[in-house]
Amino acid sequence: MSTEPAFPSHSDFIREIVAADRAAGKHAGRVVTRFPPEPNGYLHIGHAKSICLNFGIANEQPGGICHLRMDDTNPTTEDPEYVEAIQDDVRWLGFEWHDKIFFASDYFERLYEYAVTLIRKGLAYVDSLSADEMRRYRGTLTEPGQASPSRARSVEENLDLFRRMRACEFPDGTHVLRAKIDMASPNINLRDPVLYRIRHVAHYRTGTTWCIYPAYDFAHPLSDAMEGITHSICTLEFEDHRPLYDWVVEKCETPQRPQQIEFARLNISFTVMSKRKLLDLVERKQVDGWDDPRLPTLKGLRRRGFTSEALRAFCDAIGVAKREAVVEMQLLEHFVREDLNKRASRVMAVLRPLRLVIENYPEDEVEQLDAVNNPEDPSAGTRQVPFSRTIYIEQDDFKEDPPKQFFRLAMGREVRLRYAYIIKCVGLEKDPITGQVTELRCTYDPETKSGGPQAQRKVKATIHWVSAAHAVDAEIRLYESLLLTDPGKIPPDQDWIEHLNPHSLERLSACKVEPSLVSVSPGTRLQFERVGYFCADPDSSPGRLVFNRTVTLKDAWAKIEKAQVPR
RNA sequence: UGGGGGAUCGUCUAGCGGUAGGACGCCGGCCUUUGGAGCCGGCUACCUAGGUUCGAUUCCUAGUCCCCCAGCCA
Repeated sequence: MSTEPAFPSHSDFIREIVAADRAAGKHAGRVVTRFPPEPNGYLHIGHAKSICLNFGIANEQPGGICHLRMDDTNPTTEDPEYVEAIQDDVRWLGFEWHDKIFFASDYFERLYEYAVTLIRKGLAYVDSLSADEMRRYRGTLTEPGQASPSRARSVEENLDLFRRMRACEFPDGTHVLRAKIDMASPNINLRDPVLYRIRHVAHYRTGTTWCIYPAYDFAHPLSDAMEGITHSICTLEFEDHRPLYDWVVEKCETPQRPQQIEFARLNISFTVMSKRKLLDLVERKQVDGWDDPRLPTLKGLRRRGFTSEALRAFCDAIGVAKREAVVEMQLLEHFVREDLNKRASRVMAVLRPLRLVIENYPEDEVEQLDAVNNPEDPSAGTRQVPFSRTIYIEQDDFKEDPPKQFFRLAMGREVRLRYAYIIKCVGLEKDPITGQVTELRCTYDPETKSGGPQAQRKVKATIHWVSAAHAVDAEIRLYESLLLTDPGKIPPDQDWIEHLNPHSLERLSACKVEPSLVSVSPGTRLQFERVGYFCADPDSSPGRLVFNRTVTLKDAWAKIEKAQVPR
């Protein structure tokens, strides 16, 4: 599906800069952006914001293009598994990089040459301080740093040492290449930042060709420049690095000078977005893997049933600015509901079944009733749903002692069975030990059949149901927020894992769904009427259906009920 | 206490000297064979104090608060 993403509904400060640059003829009027993930983890919804921004801007500009670049300069954490997953996710989101996929690791040779150039100009030197010593020499936020003894090395010596670093003559940590800028700079990033470090580790793409690897601050601006990136968009924490970014491209005299622009990263309430924390969850087995539907990873959201359209609409709605923000999860949920309301077929499913026998309905009769697939989309057609004497309804739809404003079934009360008849509750059976209601006895009014003479009779509620004899068993997984606390409010001295929501996953294994779902394929998104939106999970097999709840429907009764029982 | 950023409804976000708009949320109502969807109405905001100006959320000054930076991570 190649849905070309729609233009954003609003502009933002970055788009204004881009438009102004274009109008001024800067960069020869070209617009080239890039999305530069490091393949050391899976993409999450925070990345989606960046993807929508970078690809979005490129798509809006005539001739604009957005590169996909793997920022793979650190062999210790990167893996081709992630490269694959990243490409898959960007495509799924609906964006196309055409042939513009790049790898920072492809630039290693050229980056090395740039480093040599810097050394020749006396702007970089090999330092032999240990990491520990280097930290001490760096000074603090309020005190200037001190020059390393290596800072005085001659160009020739630096050239020789750097060549030997490349030749793998030295063990890890013995030398680094540093930019020679200003050890007294109030901006710590300018106190002779490390450009290259020694790592005797095989890189997933370059193998053992290299034992020295360029640092982000060196590789990134040059990669941008070499690719002809015009606008290098990144998050706020790199603001301090901008002078260094500019220094690198200036001193390396690249033919093209990209402009770095920073924006605030996305945060969402009650979930985590940092790679470290996501990895933590996966490794500590708090979740089922990177595609656990509780995770805000693109893989997780997809498995949960989110559509890429909903995600894009969300990214458009949250805007782009420089102020730190935490977006409420409800906004995300709003956009999935909005999208799924239009496209998801309605079906009936009972999550917590309660047996109901219609006493005056013939024992062996089965009727096929017409049901609308999607009231929002007439072209979705209708289907038939079997009805019989014994059905299951939702436990929540009956109350022995109905509170005020409870419109559903109770002793002596009537409700409509969706697409079927109006029934009246005339009796019930209980478990003698627990006192739990185990079965409802009802009567039905044959005149009230959907489309029948008394079909228009008003009752206070319509409930969903599934014929007991025809129902298909299913497991349904309900999800709630991953965290009980907003991540920003967790005291740093506490293990944030302690704040995980113990009810983030609830598995219901005795669910009953209508027979039309018997061979539903994984990934199918449905609305279970009156309950929520669900997505068939890949764990489903012909004999065992599994559904994930994407999001609940808005539930007016739940709100009333909550207000009635103030705790 | 160095440097870099940021402060507008509960939450995001617009506003670019002319008197605060949108979305989510929330609260009412209508409608409804999903207490869904839809429709209608309402709610709440310019960090503070001075100044400039006929007029300041926008400009100036002084504060306050929040975030980021002392990886050979990105």
